[in-house]
Amino acid sequence: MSSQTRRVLLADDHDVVRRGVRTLLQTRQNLLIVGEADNGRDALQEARSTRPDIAILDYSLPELNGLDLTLSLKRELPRLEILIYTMHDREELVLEVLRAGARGYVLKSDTERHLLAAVDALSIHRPYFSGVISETLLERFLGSSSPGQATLTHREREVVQLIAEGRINKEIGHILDISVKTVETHRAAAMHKLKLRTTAELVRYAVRNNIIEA
Amino acid sequence: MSSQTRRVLLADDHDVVRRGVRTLLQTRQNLLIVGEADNGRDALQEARSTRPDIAILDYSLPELNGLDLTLSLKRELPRLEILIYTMHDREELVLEVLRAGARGYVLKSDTERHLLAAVDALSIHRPYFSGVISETLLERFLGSSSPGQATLTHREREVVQLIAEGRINKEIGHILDISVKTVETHRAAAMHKLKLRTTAELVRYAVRNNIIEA
DNA sequence: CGGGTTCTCAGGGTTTACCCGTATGGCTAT
DNA sequence: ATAGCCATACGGGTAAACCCTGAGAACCCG
Repeated sequence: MSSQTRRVLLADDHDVVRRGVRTLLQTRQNLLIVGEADNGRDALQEARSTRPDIAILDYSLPELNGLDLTLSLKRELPRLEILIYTMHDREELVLEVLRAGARGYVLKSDTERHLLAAVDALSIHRPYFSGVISETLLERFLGSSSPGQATLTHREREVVQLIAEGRINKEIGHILDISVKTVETHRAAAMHKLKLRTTAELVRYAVRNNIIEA
Repeated sequence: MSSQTRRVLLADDHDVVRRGVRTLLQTRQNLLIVGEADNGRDALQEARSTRPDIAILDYSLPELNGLDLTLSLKRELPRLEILIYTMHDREELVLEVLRAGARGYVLKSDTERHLLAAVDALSIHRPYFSGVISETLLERFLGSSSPGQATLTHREREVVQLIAEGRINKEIGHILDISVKTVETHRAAAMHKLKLRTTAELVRYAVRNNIIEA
């Protein structure tokens, strides 16, 4: 067993959950939390500066959700091991994040033991899935490849999420550091792909597809 | 300020959340956790045997949810102060638990400060609601007893629904046979009452409050 | 009857969204 | 390599939404 210290990044928008995970991980000498964030975008920044070995990510993160965050992290830091820690046990969610590059999936309703076990597994670059996640799921993931319906690009999904979270284009441009015009492009592209006409329909799409919660 | 020790019961089905709350409350000398439970039925049993002053309850508890648990607890232990600690900010949920006898409501997305402040408030038998819970809500609860959630007028609700369904103002005016200006008036009035800024937020409100489905 | 509320509409200015076109860099299939 | 596709990024002009103010008509209620 490698006793080398593992650097952990923790992203969850609930203060108390972060506190819980933090104190739990502190019971292990070989784990060090090097960064925390309460939203997806800050988490990405933290990852860039702290270079963690393992990232524990909530799925429902503001500004940049766990899925898109996983994609971004994997692109920039391919060696980073990502553990999704969420209350959602919907299968398509699991498949999505696995495809995005996550290697662990633990439910918040699981015992603390599972979270520690998952971190241990990722420490030695092994995947981990808590009991509720069926093993057949992994097989299905390795087998099938159908992504489903119209797929938005990374940028489009980001913009859609921010819109659905109640941001106006100007704010989105500021957050993403692009011009309002570019935001409009992505917004229009997404709506065209999804055959939507109004902002309201876009928000409902985002809710239905778990890009945000209602 | 009463510095008497308060006995706290903690019920949440997520181990890590309990850990977080536990360590948070441990920072206060006058708070003592006398019981924990990961489901509603155990929580009721714990309350019977430990006689806490304050109960911190998750809403989504297995076996006996936060609402029914609140009802049972209040019936058996009328002096017990109940704090609902949940991630759900749906308005009708708040009203339900308030009617059931809870005197505090804090969201997990709020800062830890809110949780401590709520416990402090309940310690001296004062109600507490975290910021996201609109102030109008309490007024509405204390004032009227209408179970219908909104102070929105008929017309405003109609307009909100049509907006959420994806109609633009011009279409709404045509459907309701009123001018676009009138539609704007109702829309603005509703958004002002609900303290919403964008169409997206309005749609999410409509979904949360079952005015439409996502 | 006076007072409150709701529903209706308008003017006029500001802001935002929408539609059209354009451009660059990266990837890929021939 | 080169032509093509596509994600990304902007600009200009027009339509729509937003903001603020005011105001008349219908209604209920004490």
